[in-house]
Amino acid sequence: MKNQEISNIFYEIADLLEIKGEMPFKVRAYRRAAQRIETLEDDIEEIYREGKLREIPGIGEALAKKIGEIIETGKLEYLEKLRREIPKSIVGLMSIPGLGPKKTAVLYKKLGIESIEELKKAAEQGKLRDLDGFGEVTERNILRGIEMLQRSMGRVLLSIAFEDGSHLVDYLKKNSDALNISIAGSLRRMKETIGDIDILVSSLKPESIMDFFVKYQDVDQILVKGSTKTSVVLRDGLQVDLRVVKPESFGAALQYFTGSKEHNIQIRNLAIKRGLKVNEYGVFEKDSDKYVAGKTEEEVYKTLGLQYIEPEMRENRGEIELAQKNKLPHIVGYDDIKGDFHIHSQWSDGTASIEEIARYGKKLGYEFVGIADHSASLKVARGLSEERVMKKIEEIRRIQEKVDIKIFAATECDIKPDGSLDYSNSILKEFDYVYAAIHTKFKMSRKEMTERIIKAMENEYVTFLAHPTGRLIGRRDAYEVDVERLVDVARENNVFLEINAFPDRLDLNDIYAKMAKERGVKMVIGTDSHSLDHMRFIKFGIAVARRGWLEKGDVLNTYSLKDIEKALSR
DNA sequence: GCCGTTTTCGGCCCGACTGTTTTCAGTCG
Repeated sequence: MKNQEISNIFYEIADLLEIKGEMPFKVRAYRRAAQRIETLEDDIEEIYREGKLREIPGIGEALAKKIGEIIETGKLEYLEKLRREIPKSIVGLMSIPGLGPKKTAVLYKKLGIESIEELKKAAEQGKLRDLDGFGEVTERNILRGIEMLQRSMGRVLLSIAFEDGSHLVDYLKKNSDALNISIAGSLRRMKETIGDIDILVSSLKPESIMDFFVKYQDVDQILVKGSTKTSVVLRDGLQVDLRVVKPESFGAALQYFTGSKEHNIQIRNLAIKRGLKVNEYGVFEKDSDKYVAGKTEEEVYKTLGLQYIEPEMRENRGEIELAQKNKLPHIVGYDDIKGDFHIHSQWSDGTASIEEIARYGKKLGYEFVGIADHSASLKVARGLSEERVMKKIEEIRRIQEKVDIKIFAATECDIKPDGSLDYSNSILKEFDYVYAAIHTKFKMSRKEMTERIIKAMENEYVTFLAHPTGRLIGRRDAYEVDVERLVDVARENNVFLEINAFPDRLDLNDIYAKMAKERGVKMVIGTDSHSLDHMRFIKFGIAVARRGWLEKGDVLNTYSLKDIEKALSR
Protein backbone atom coordinates (compact mmCIF):
# COMPACT_ATOMS: atom_id res chain seq x y z
CA MET A 1 0.00 0.00 0.00
CA LYS A 2 1.62 3.18 -1.20
CA ASN A 3 -1.37 5.30 -0.27
CA GLN A 4 0.12 6.83 2.87
CA GLU A 5 3.48 7.34 1.22
CA ILE A 6 2.00 9.27 -1.71
CA SER A 7 -0.30 11.18 0.59
CA ASN A 8 2.69 12.26 2.71
CA ILE A 9 4.56 13.46 -0.38
CA PHE A 10 1.63 15.66 -1.40
CA TYR A 11 1.28 17.07 2.10
CA GLU A 12 4.96 17.96 2.06
CA ILE A 13 4.68 19.60 -1.35
CA ALA A 14 1.73 21.63 -0.08
CA ASP A 15 3.77 22.86 2.90
CA LEU A 16 6.77 23.75 0.76
CA LEU A 17 4.67 25.55 -1.86
CA GLU A 18 2.94 27.52 0.87
CA ILE A 19 6.25 28.76 2.29
CA LYS A 20 7.38 29.57 -1.23
CA GLY A 21 4.36 31.83 -1.53
CA GLU A 22 2.69 29.81 -4.28
CA MET A 23 -1.01 30.38 -5.09
CA PRO A 24 -3.13 29.29 -2.12
CA PHE A 25 -5.46 27.31 -4.34
CA LYS A 26 -2.64 25.24 -5.71
CA VAL A 27 -1.55 24.46 -2.17
CA ARG A 28 -5.09 23.49 -1.32
CA ALA A 29 -5.30 21.23 -4.36
CA TYR A 30 -2.30 19.25 -3.10
CA ARG A 31 -3.72 19.01 0.41
CA ARG A 32 -7.11 17.94 -0.85
CA ALA A 33 -5.54 15.23 -3.00
CA ALA A 34 -3.35 14.07 -0.09
CA GLN A 35 -6.37 13.78 2.18
CA ARG A 36 -8.35 11.93 -0.46
CA ILE A 37 -5.56 9.42 -1.06
CA GLU A 38 -5.01 8.93 2.66
CA THR A 39 -8.57 7.80 3.23
CA LEU A 40 -8.88 5.80 0.03
CA GLU A 41 -10.15 2.29 0.63
CA ASP A 42 -8.40 0.73 -2.35
CA ASP A 43 -4.73 0.36 -3.11
CA ILE A 44 -3.65 3.31 -5.22
CA GLU A 45 -1.16 1.20 -7.17
CA GLU A 46 -4.04 -0.94 -8.32
CA ILE A 47 -6.06 2.11 -9.33
CA TYR A 48 -3.03 3.34 -11.25
CA ARG A 49 -2.59 0.01 -13.07
CA GLU A 50 -6.24 0.13 -14.07
CA GLY A 51 -5.72 3.67 -15.38
CA LYS A 52 -8.42 5.05 -13.12
CA LEU A 53 -6.50 7.68 -11.14
CA ARG A 54 -8.44 10.53 -12.74
CA GLU A 55 -11.66 9.11 -11.35
CA ILE A 56 -10.52 10.05 -7.84
CA PRO A 57 -12.01 13.47 -7.04
CA GLY A 58 -9.26 16.04 -6.72
CA ILE A 59 -6.82 14.16 -8.95
CA GLY A 60 -6.39 15.79 -12.36
CA GLU A 61 -3.90 15.43 -15.14
CA ALA A 62 -0.87 16.85 -13.33
CA LEU A 63 -1.31 14.93 -10.08
CA ALA A 64 -2.10 11.68 -11.86
CA LYS A 65 1.20 12.03 -13.71
CA LYS A 66 3.06 12.65 -10.44
CA ILE A 67 1.46 9.62 -8.80
CA GLY A 68 2.57 7.54 -11.78
CA GLU A 69 6.11 8.80 -11.39
CA ILE A 70 6.19 7.89 -7.70
CA ILE A 71 4.85 4.39 -8.34
CA GLU A 72 7.20 3.73 -11.25
CA THR A 73 10.41 5.31 -9.92
CA GLY A 74 9.87 5.47 -6.16
CA LYS A 75 10.49 9.21 -6.08
CA LEU A 76 9.28 12.51 -7.45
CA GLU A 77 11.58 14.96 -9.21
CA TYR A 78 9.24 17.88 -8.47
CA LEU A 79 9.56 17.28 -4.72
CA GLU A 80 13.34 16.87 -4.97
CA LYS A 81 13.51 20.22 -6.71
CA LEU A 82 11.39 21.93 -4.05
CA ARG A 83 13.53 20.44 -1.31
CA ARG A 84 16.63 21.92 -2.94
CA GLU A 85 14.98 25.34 -2.81
CA ILE A 86 13.58 25.11 0.70
CA PRO A 87 15.04 22.95 3.46
CA LYS A 88 12.52 20.45 4.75
CA SER A 89 13.23 21.33 8.38
CA ILE A 90 11.67 24.77 8.14
CA VAL A 91 8.28 23.15 7.49
CA GLY A 92 8.47 22.12 11.15
CA LEU A 93 8.53 25.77 12.19
CA MET A 94 4.91 26.10 11.13
CA SER A 95 3.84 23.82 13.97
CA ILE A 96 4.61 26.68 16.36
CA PRO A 97 1.36 28.49 17.20
CA GLY A 98 1.36 31.90 15.56
CA LEU A 99 3.78 30.96 12.80
CA GLY A 100 2.25 30.40 9.39
CA PRO A 101 3.84 30.16 5.97
CA LYS A 102 4.39 33.90 5.51
CA LYS A 103 6.25 34.55 8.73
CA THR A 104 8.19 31.30 8.36
CA ALA A 105 9.34 32.42 4.92
CA VAL A 106 10.50 35.78 6.31
CA LEU A 107 12.46 34.01 9.06
CA TYR A 108 14.21 31.83 6.52
CA LYS A 109 14.90 34.52 3.95
CA LYS A 110 16.02 37.30 6.29
CA LEU A 111 17.73 35.37 9.09
CA GLY A 112 18.41 31.97 7.53
CA ILE A 113 16.53 30.22 10.37
CA GLU A 114 15.94 26.54 9.60
CA SER A 115 15.12 24.89 12.93
CA ILE A 116 13.18 25.47 16.11
CA GLU A 117 16.45 25.67 18.08
CA GLU A 118 17.79 28.43 15.83
CA LEU A 119 14.49 30.27 16.07
CA LYS A 120 14.49 30.07 19.84
CA LYS A 121 18.01 31.49 19.99
CA ALA A 122 17.18 34.34 17.60
CA ALA A 123 14.03 35.20 19.55
CA GLU A 124 15.91 35.22 22.87
CA GLN A 125 18.47 37.58 21.36
CA GLY A 126 15.68 39.94 20.24
CA LYS A 127 16.49 39.53 16.57
CA LEU A 128 12.93 38.96 15.41
CA ARG A 129 11.27 42.21 16.50
CA ASP A 130 12.66 44.32 13.67
CA LEU A 131 11.56 42.01 10.86
CA ASP A 132 8.68 43.11 8.62
CA GLY A 133 5.37 42.12 10.18
CA PHE A 134 7.03 41.16 13.48
CA GLY A 135 7.15 43.08 16.74
CA GLU A 136 8.06 42.56 20.36
CA VAL A 137 4.77 40.83 21.12
CA THR A 138 5.18 38.41 18.23
CA GLU A 139 8.67 37.61 19.42
CA ARG A 140 7.39 36.82 22.90
CA ASN A 141 4.51 34.77 21.52
CA ILE A 142 6.89 32.69 19.44
CA LEU A 143 8.99 31.89 22.49
CA ARG A 144 5.88 30.97 24.42
CA GLY A 145 4.67 28.87 21.47
CA ILE A 146 7.95 26.94 21.34
CA GLU A 147 7.78 26.25 25.05
CA MET A 148 4.19 25.05 24.80
CA LEU A 149 4.97 22.85 21.83
CA GLN A 150 7.90 21.23 23.55
CA ARG A 151 5.87 20.66 26.70
CA SER A 152 2.77 19.07 25.24
CA MET A 153 4.00 17.78 21.87
CA GLY A 154 0.59 18.48 20.45
CA ARG A 155 -2.10 15.95 21.17
CA VAL A 156 -3.50 14.00 24.12
CA LEU A 157 -5.48 10.77 24.32
CA LEU A 158 -9.22 11.05 23.78
CA SER A 159 -9.89 9.82 27.34
CA ILE A 160 -7.98 12.73 28.88
CA ALA A 161 -9.68 15.39 26.77
CA PHE A 162 -13.03 13.70 27.41
CA GLU A 163 -12.57 14.06 31.18
CA ASP A 164 -11.46 17.70 30.97
CA GLY A 165 -14.30 18.49 28.58
CA SER A 166 -16.97 16.89 30.77
CA HIS A 167 -15.80 18.79 33.82
CA LEU A 168 -15.82 22.07 31.92
CA VAL A 169 -19.34 21.49 30.63
CA ASP A 170 -20.48 20.78 34.20
CA TYR A 171 -18.81 23.99 35.33
CA LEU A 172 -20.40 26.12 32.58
CA LYS A 173 -23.83 24.74 33.46
CA LYS A 174 -23.58 26.63 36.74
CA ASN A 175 -23.81 29.93 34.84
CA SER A 176 -27.49 30.66 34.26
CA ASP A 177 -26.68 32.90 31.27
CA ALA A 178 -25.55 29.77 29.37
CA LEU A 179 -28.60 28.47 27.48
CA ASN A 180 -27.20 25.58 25.46
CA ILE A 181 -23.81 23.97 26.06
CA SER A 182 -22.09 21.39 23.90
CA ILE A 183 -18.70 19.91 23.24
CA ALA A 184 -17.69 20.46 19.59
CA GLY A 185 -14.59 19.81 17.48
CA SER A 186 -12.62 16.58 17.30
CA LEU A 187 -13.66 15.68 20.83
CA ARG A 188 -17.29 15.55 19.76
CA ARG A 189 -16.24 13.46 16.77
CA MET A 190 -14.40 11.25 19.30
CA LYS A 191 -11.12 11.13 17.42
CA GLU A 192 -8.49 8.92 19.05
CA THR A 193 -6.29 11.86 19.97
CA ILE A 194 -7.31 15.45 20.61
CA GLY A 195 -5.33 18.63 19.93
CA ASP A 196 -7.61 21.01 21.78
CA ILE A 197 -11.08 21.06 23.31
CA ASP A 198 -13.84 23.07 21.61
CA ILE A 199 -16.89 24.09 23.60
CA LEU A 200 -19.91 25.92 22.28
CA VAL A 201 -22.41 27.91 24.32
CA SER A 202 -25.47 29.86 23.26
CA SER A 203 -26.24 32.94 25.31
CA LEU A 204 -27.59 36.47 25.12
CA LYS A 205 -24.83 37.64 27.46
CA PRO A 206 -21.53 36.48 25.94
CA GLU A 207 -19.38 38.65 28.23
CA SER A 208 -20.84 36.99 31.29
CA ILE A 209 -19.97 33.55 29.87
CA MET A 210 -16.43 34.55 28.92
CA ASP A 211 -15.71 36.16 32.30
CA PHE A 212 -17.05 33.07 34.05
CA PHE A 213 -15.09 30.71 31.79
CA VAL A 214 -11.66 32.24 32.41
CA LYS A 215 -12.26 31.92 36.18
CA TYR A 216 -12.41 28.11 35.91
CA GLN A 217 -10.07 26.64 38.53
CA ASP A 218 -7.86 24.74 36.06
CA VAL A 219 -7.19 27.68 33.72
CA ASP A 220 -3.46 28.32 33.56
CA GLN A 221 -3.27 31.10 31.00
CA ILE A 222 -5.57 33.10 28.73
CA LEU A 223 -4.48 33.20 25.09
CA VAL A 224 -7.25 35.32 23.55
CA LYS A 225 -10.44 36.75 24.96
CA GLY A 226 -13.19 38.26 22.84
CA SER A 227 -16.98 38.27 22.93
CA THR A 228 -17.38 35.35 20.54
CA LYS A 229 -14.16 33.42 21.06
CA THR A 230 -11.94 32.85 24.07
CA SER A 231 -8.98 30.47 24.27
CA VAL A 232 -7.24 29.28 27.41
CA VAL A 233 -4.64 26.72 28.35
CA LEU A 234 -5.45 24.39 31.24
CA ARG A 235 -2.91 23.35 33.86
CA ASP A 236 -2.42 20.01 32.15
CA GLY A 237 -1.37 21.86 28.97
CA LEU A 238 -4.55 21.28 26.99
CA GLN A 239 -5.96 24.25 25.09
CA VAL A 240 -9.67 24.99 25.28
CA ASP A 241 -11.52 27.20 22.80
CA LEU A 242 -14.90 28.50 23.90
CA ARG A 243 -17.32 30.09 21.42
CA VAL A 244 -20.49 31.89 22.35
CA VAL A 245 -23.28 32.45 19.83
CA LYS A 246 -26.90 33.59 19.88
CA PRO A 247 -29.54 30.86 20.33
CA GLU A 248 -30.78 31.08 16.74
CA SER A 249 -27.26 30.23 15.55
CA PHE A 250 -26.52 27.39 17.96
CA GLY A 251 -27.16 24.54 15.50
CA ALA A 252 -25.23 26.17 12.70
CA ALA A 253 -22.33 26.96 15.01
CA LEU A 254 -22.34 23.44 16.44
CA GLN A 255 -22.24 22.02 12.93
CA TYR A 256 -19.49 24.41 11.97
CA PHE A 257 -17.25 23.93 15.01
CA THR A 258 -17.70 20.17 15.11
CA GLY A 259 -16.03 19.83 11.71
CA SER A 260 -14.20 18.08 10.38
CA LYS A 261 -12.80 20.84 8.26
CA GLU A 262 -13.00 18.65 5.18
CA HIS A 263 -16.59 17.71 5.92
CA ASN A 264 -17.51 21.38 6.29
CA ILE A 265 -15.86 22.45 3.05
CA GLN A 266 -18.00 19.85 1.28
CA ILE A 267 -21.09 21.10 3.10
CA ARG A 268 -20.41 24.67 2.07
CA ASN A 269 -19.84 23.74 -1.54
CA LEU A 270 -23.10 21.85 -1.50
CA ALA A 271 -24.84 24.92 -0.09
CA ILE A 272 -23.46 27.13 -2.85
CA LYS A 273 -24.86 24.77 -5.48
CA ARG A 274 -28.25 25.20 -3.87
CA GLY A 275 -28.01 29.00 -3.85
CA LEU A 276 -27.34 29.03 -0.12
CA LYS A 277 -24.55 30.13 2.16
CA VAL A 278 -23.55 28.35 5.36
CA ASN A 279 -21.54 29.95 8.12
CA GLU A 280 -21.42 29.61 11.90
CA TYR A 281 -24.46 31.88 12.22
CA GLY A 282 -26.85 29.94 10.08
CA VAL A 283 -27.92 28.98 6.60
CA PHE A 284 -28.68 32.02 4.43
CA GLU A 285 -29.94 32.66 0.92
CA LYS A 286 -26.86 33.60 -1.02
CA ASP A 287 -28.31 36.62 -2.81
CA SER A 288 -30.56 38.19 -0.20
CA ASP A 289 -28.68 37.04 2.94
CA LYS A 290 -32.04 35.96 4.31
CA TYR A 291 -31.79 33.62 7.32
CA VAL A 292 -33.20 30.19 6.47
CA ALA A 293 -32.10 27.89 9.31
CA GLY A 294 -29.61 27.48 12.13
CA LYS A 295 -31.28 26.81 15.46
CA THR A 296 -30.46 23.10 15.43
CA GLU A 297 -28.01 20.92 13.54
CA GLU A 298 -30.83 18.73 12.24
CA GLU A 299 -32.37 21.84 10.68
CA VAL A 300 -29.09 22.78 8.98
CA TYR A 301 -28.62 19.36 7.39
CA LYS A 302 -32.27 19.18 6.39
CA THR A 303 -32.15 22.57 4.68
CA LEU A 304 -29.26 21.32 2.57
CA GLY A 305 -31.25 18.26 1.54
CA LEU A 306 -29.27 15.93 3.79
CA GLN A 307 -30.01 13.29 6.39
CA TYR A 308 -28.65 14.13 9.83
CA ILE A 309 -25.03 12.94 9.99
CA GLU A 310 -23.67 11.69 13.32
CA PRO A 311 -20.58 13.65 14.48
CA GLU A 312 -18.35 10.57 14.43
CA MET A 313 -19.03 10.16 10.71
CA ARG A 314 -18.13 13.71 9.67
CA GLU A 315 -14.75 13.05 8.08
CA ASN A 316 -15.64 13.46 4.40
CA ARG A 317 -15.25 9.76 3.74
CA GLY A 318 -18.38 9.53 1.62
CA GLU A 319 -20.98 10.30 4.31
CA ILE A 320 -22.29 13.41 2.55
CA GLU A 321 -23.01 11.52 -0.67
CA LEU A 322 -24.89 8.85 1.30
CA ALA A 323 -26.82 11.47 3.26
CA GLN A 324 -27.95 13.01 -0.03
CA LYS A 325 -29.37 9.66 -1.08
CA ASN A 326 -30.89 8.99 2.31
CA LYS A 327 -28.72 5.92 2.66
CA LEU A 328 -26.59 6.54 5.74
CA PRO A 329 -25.95 3.47 7.87
CA HIS A 330 -27.70 3.40 11.27
CA ILE A 331 -24.54 3.31 13.30
CA VAL A 332 -24.37 1.58 16.66
CA GLY A 333 -25.49 3.76 19.59
CA TYR A 334 -23.79 4.31 22.94
CA ASP A 335 -26.71 2.57 24.66
CA ASP A 336 -26.80 -0.47 22.38
CA ILE A 337 -23.99 -2.32 24.16
CA LYS A 338 -25.12 -5.13 26.45
CA GLY A 339 -21.80 -6.02 28.01
CA ASP A 340 -18.02 -6.06 28.00
CA PHE A 341 -16.03 -9.04 26.71
CA HIS A 342 -12.56 -8.17 27.92
CA ILE A 343 -12.03 -7.75 31.67
CA HIS A 344 -9.09 -8.91 33.80
CA SER A 345 -9.70 -10.08 37.36
CA GLN A 346 -7.54 -10.56 40.43
CA TRP A 347 -6.76 -14.02 39.13
CA SER A 348 -4.20 -12.45 36.79
CA ASP A 349 -3.21 -8.77 36.76
CA GLY A 350 -6.57 -7.12 37.47
CA THR A 351 -7.50 -5.52 40.77
CA ALA A 352 -11.14 -6.59 41.19
CA SER A 353 -12.61 -9.95 42.13
CA ILE A 354 -14.92 -11.78 39.77
CA GLU A 355 -17.91 -11.09 41.98
CA GLU A 356 -17.09 -7.38 42.15
CA ILE A 357 -16.82 -7.26 38.35
CA ALA A 358 -20.17 -8.99 37.97
CA ARG A 359 -21.93 -6.68 40.39
CA TYR A 360 -20.36 -3.60 38.81
CA GLY A 361 -21.41 -4.82 35.35
CA LYS A 362 -24.95 -5.14 36.63
CA LYS A 363 -24.76 -1.59 37.95
CA LEU A 364 -23.72 -0.40 34.48
CA GLY A 365 -26.89 -2.00 33.14
CA TYR A 366 -25.07 -4.84 31.40
CA GLU A 367 -26.49 -8.28 30.67
CA PHE A 368 -23.07 -9.92 30.70
CA VAL A 369 -19.40 -9.50 31.60
CA GLY A 370 -16.55 -11.54 30.17
CA ILE A 371 -13.59 -12.41 32.38
CA ALA A 372 -10.58 -12.86 30.11
CA ASP A 373 -7.39 -13.24 32.14
CA HIS A 374 -3.91 -13.78 30.78
CA SER A 375 -2.54 -17.21 29.96
CA ALA A 376 0.35 -19.10 31.55
CA SER A 377 3.39 -17.81 29.69
CA LEU A 378 2.65 -14.14 30.31
CA LYS A 379 4.39 -14.21 33.67
CA VAL A 380 4.67 -10.40 34.01
CA ALA A 381 0.89 -10.26 34.12
CA ARG A 382 0.54 -13.24 36.47
CA GLY A 383 -0.81 -15.42 33.68
CA LEU A 384 -2.75 -18.47 34.87
CA SER A 385 -1.33 -21.99 34.69
CA GLU A 386 -3.63 -24.65 33.23
CA GLU A 387 -4.30 -25.89 36.73
CA ARG A 388 -5.21 -22.48 38.16
CA VAL A 389 -7.32 -21.51 35.19
CA MET A 390 -9.55 -24.54 35.72
CA LYS A 391 -10.04 -23.41 39.32
CA LYS A 392 -10.95 -19.96 38.02
CA ILE A 393 -13.59 -21.39 35.71
CA GLU A 394 -15.03 -23.31 38.67
CA GLU A 395 -15.20 -20.11 40.70
CA ILE A 396 -16.99 -18.32 37.89
CA ARG A 397 -19.61 -21.09 37.73
CA ARG A 398 -20.04 -20.83 41.50
CA ILE A 399 -20.45 -17.04 41.54
CA GLN A 400 -22.83 -17.29 38.59
CA GLU A 401 -25.34 -18.86 41.02
CA LYS A 402 -25.25 -15.74 43.19
CA VAL A 403 -25.59 -12.93 40.64
CA ASP A 404 -28.19 -11.77 38.19
CA ILE A 405 -25.87 -11.23 35.23
CA LYS A 406 -24.17 -13.62 32.84
CA ILE A 407 -20.47 -14.15 33.53
CA PHE A 408 -18.52 -15.54 30.62
CA ALA A 409 -15.46 -17.60 31.49
CA ALA A 410 -12.86 -16.62 28.93
CA THR A 411 -9.16 -16.18 28.43
CA GLU A 412 -6.81 -13.82 26.68
CA CYS A 413 -4.54 -16.58 25.46
CA ASP A 414 -1.06 -15.71 24.21
CA ILE A 415 -0.08 -16.47 20.67
CA LYS A 416 3.44 -17.89 20.88
CA PRO A 417 6.05 -16.85 18.29
CA ASP A 418 5.37 -19.97 16.22
CA GLY A 419 1.64 -19.24 16.11
CA SER A 420 0.65 -21.98 18.53
CA LEU A 421 -1.45 -21.12 21.57
CA ASP A 422 -0.40 -20.96 25.18
CA TYR A 423 -3.03 -23.47 26.38
CA SER A 424 -3.67 -26.91 25.01
CA ASN A 425 -6.93 -27.53 23.16
CA SER A 426 -8.23 -29.63 26.04
CA ILE A 427 -8.13 -26.50 28.19
CA LEU A 428 -9.27 -24.08 25.48
CA LYS A 429 -12.48 -26.00 24.93
CA GLU A 430 -13.52 -25.32 28.53
CA PHE A 431 -13.90 -21.57 27.95
CA ASP A 432 -17.03 -19.81 26.74
CA TYR A 433 -14.80 -17.99 24.27
CA VAL A 434 -11.11 -17.51 23.60
CA TYR A 435 -9.29 -14.30 22.78
CA ALA A 436 -5.98 -14.90 21.01
CA ALA A 437 -3.45 -12.12 21.58
CA ILE A 438 0.11 -11.07 20.84
CA HIS A 439 2.07 -9.84 23.85
CA THR A 440 5.60 -10.96 23.03
CA LYS A 441 8.15 -10.76 20.23
CA PHE A 442 6.64 -7.80 18.41
CA LYS A 443 9.50 -7.33 16.01
CA MET A 444 8.95 -10.02 13.42
CA SER A 445 8.86 -9.53 9.67
CA ARG A 446 5.48 -8.64 8.22
CA LYS A 447 5.19 -12.07 6.62
CA GLU A 448 6.16 -13.99 9.78
CA MET A 449 3.84 -11.97 12.00
CA THR A 450 0.92 -12.34 9.61
CA GLU A 451 1.45 -16.11 9.39
CA ARG A 452 1.81 -16.33 13.16
CA ILE A 453 -1.55 -14.69 13.79
CA ILE A 454 -3.29 -16.56 10.99
CA LYS A 455 -2.16 -19.86 12.46
CA ALA A 456 -3.68 -18.86 15.79
CA MET A 457 -6.96 -17.77 14.20
CA GLU A 458 -7.21 -21.12 12.48
CA ASN A 459 -7.32 -22.91 15.83
CA GLU A 460 -10.89 -24.16 16.16
CA TYR A 461 -11.27 -22.79 19.70
CA VAL A 462 -10.16 -19.24 18.96
CA THR A 463 -13.19 -16.97 18.71
CA PHE A 464 -11.79 -13.45 19.10
CA LEU A 465 -8.56 -11.75 18.05
CA ALA A 466 -7.53 -9.22 20.73
CA HIS A 467 -6.06 -5.81 19.80
CA PRO A 468 -5.18 -6.98 16.27
CA THR A 469 -2.37 -4.53 15.44
CA GLY A 470 -0.76 -4.11 18.87
CA ARG A 471 -0.23 -0.38 18.64
CA LEU A 472 -0.06 1.84 21.70
CA ILE A 473 -0.96 5.38 20.74
CA GLY A 474 1.99 7.72 21.21
CA ARG A 475 4.20 4.93 22.60
CA ARG A 476 4.50 2.00 20.24
CA ASP A 477 3.69 1.56 16.57
CA ALA A 478 1.59 -1.33 15.35
CA TYR A 479 3.63 -4.42 14.63
CA GLU A 480 4.27 -5.17 10.98
CA VAL A 481 1.26 -7.15 9.87
CA ASP A 482 -1.00 -7.50 6.82
CA VAL A 483 -4.31 -6.42 8.33
CA GLU A 484 -6.23 -7.05 5.13
CA ARG A 485 -5.21 -10.71 5.21
CA LEU A 486 -6.11 -10.99 8.89
CA VAL A 487 -9.55 -9.63 8.04
CA ASP A 488 -10.04 -12.17 5.26
CA VAL A 489 -8.87 -15.06 7.45
CA ALA A 490 -11.14 -13.85 10.25
CA ARG A 491 -14.10 -14.06 7.90
CA GLU A 492 -13.17 -17.55 6.69
CA ASN A 493 -12.76 -18.85 10.26
CA ASN A 494 -15.64 -17.01 11.93
CA VAL A 495 -13.27 -15.11 14.18
CA PHE A 496 -14.46 -11.80 15.63
CA LEU A 497 -11.92 -8.97 15.57
CA GLU A 498 -11.68 -6.90 18.70
CA ILE A 499 -12.06 -3.18 18.96
CA ASN A 500 -10.04 -2.78 22.11
CA ALA A 501 -11.46 0.22 23.97
CA PHE A 502 -8.50 0.92 26.24
CA PRO A 503 -7.66 4.60 25.56
CA ASP A 504 -4.10 4.10 24.34
CA ARG A 505 -5.02 1.10 22.18
CA LEU A 506 -8.28 1.74 20.27
CA ASP A 507 -7.25 -1.20 18.16
CA LEU A 508 -8.65 -1.94 15.57
CA ASN A 509 -8.85 1.72 14.66
CA ASP A 510 -11.76 3.33 12.81
CA ILE A 511 -10.31 2.86 9.31
CA TYR A 512 -9.61 -0.85 9.80
CA ALA A 513 -12.97 -1.39 11.48
CA LYS A 514 -14.69 0.11 8.45
CA MET A 515 -12.68 -2.12 6.14
CA ALA A 516 -13.48 -5.21 8.22
CA LYS A 517 -17.18 -4.41 8.09
CA GLU A 518 -17.07 -3.97 4.33
CA ARG A 519 -15.43 -7.37 4.05
CA GLY A 520 -18.14 -9.00 6.11
CA VAL A 521 -16.30 -9.47 9.41
CA LYS A 522 -18.02 -9.02 12.77
CA MET A 523 -16.39 -7.31 15.71
CA VAL A 524 -16.43 -7.32 19.51
CA ILE A 525 -15.74 -4.42 21.84
CA GLY A 526 -13.69 -5.06 24.98
CA THR A 527 -12.28 -2.58 27.46
CA ASP A 528 -9.23 -4.62 28.54
CA SER A 529 -10.13 -3.40 32.03
CA HIS A 530 -7.70 -4.07 34.85
CA SER A 531 -9.91 -2.37 37.44
CA LEU A 532 -13.60 -1.55 37.85
CA ASP A 533 -12.85 2.05 36.97
CA HIS A 534 -11.53 1.02 33.54
CA MET A 535 -14.89 -0.43 32.57
CA ARG A 536 -16.13 3.05 31.67
CA PHE A 537 -13.72 3.02 28.70
CA ILE A 538 -16.34 1.08 26.74
CA LYS A 539 -17.59 4.37 25.24
CA PHE A 540 -14.27 4.91 23.50
CA GLY A 541 -14.59 1.51 21.83
CA ILE A 542 -18.13 2.32 20.77
CA ALA A 543 -16.82 5.60 19.39
CA VAL A 544 -14.34 3.73 17.19
CA ALA A 545 -17.16 1.50 15.97
CA ARG A 546 -19.25 4.55 15.14
CA ARG A 547 -16.34 6.22 13.37
CA GLY A 548 -15.97 2.98 11.41
CA TRP A 549 -19.66 3.16 10.42
CA LEU A 550 -20.49 -0.12 12.21
CA GLU A 551 -24.14 -0.97 12.70
CA LYS A 552 -25.68 -3.03 15.49
CA GLY A 553 -25.43 -6.21 13.47
CA ASP A 554 -21.67 -5.76 13.10
CA VAL A 555 -20.97 -5.69 16.84
CA LEU A 556 -21.50 -8.82 18.93
CA ASN A 557 -21.92 -6.79 22.15
CA THR A 558 -25.31 -5.57 20.90
CA TYR A 559 -26.77 -9.06 20.41
CA SER A 560 -29.19 -10.65 22.84
CA LEU A 561 -27.57 -13.05 25.27
CA LYS A 562 -29.19 -15.93 23.46
CA ASP A 563 -27.76 -14.83 20.10
CA ILE A 564 -24.32 -14.27 21.61
CA GLU A 565 -24.27 -17.77 23.03
CA LYS A 566 -25.43 -19.10 19.69
CA ALA A 567 -22.66 -17.23 17.89
CA LEU A 568 -20.08 -18.59 20.33
CA SER A 569 -21.14 -22.23 20.07
CA ARG A 570 -19.79 -23.29 16.74
C1' DG B 1 -3.82 22.31 -9.49
C1' DC B 2 -8.86 21.03 -10.06
C1' DC B 3 -13.28 21.61 -12.01
C1' DG B 4 -18.05 22.63 -14.64
C1' DT B 5 -26.93 22.74 -13.44
C1' DT B 6 -24.12 30.22 -15.65
C1' DT B 7 -18.05 28.80 -16.87
C1' DT B 8 -12.69 24.92 -20.81
C1' DC B 9 -11.63 30.34 -17.87
C1' DG B 10 -12.13 32.06 -13.62
C1' DG B 11 -13.56 30.72 -9.76
C1' DC B 12 -11.95 27.98 -5.53
C1' DC B 13 -15.30 28.23 2.50
C1' DC B 14 -15.52 31.92 5.73
C1' DG B 15 -15.28 34.74 9.87
C1' DA B 16 -12.76 36.17 14.49
C1' DC B 17 -8.82 37.78 16.72
C1' DT B 18 -4.19 39.73 17.12
C1' DG B 19 -0.44 42.58 16.20
C1' DT B 20 1.29 45.91 13.60
C1' DT B 21 -0.72 48.72 11.14
C1' DT B 22 -3.14 53.76 10.35
C1' DT B 23 -6.75 50.28 7.03
C1' DC B 24 -4.96 45.43 6.97
C1' DA B 25 -2.21 41.05 6.67
C1' DG B 26 -1.43 36.86 8.87
C1' DT B 27 -3.01 33.08 11.42
C1' DC B 28 -6.31 29.94 13.05
C1' DG B 29 -9.96 26.76 13.08
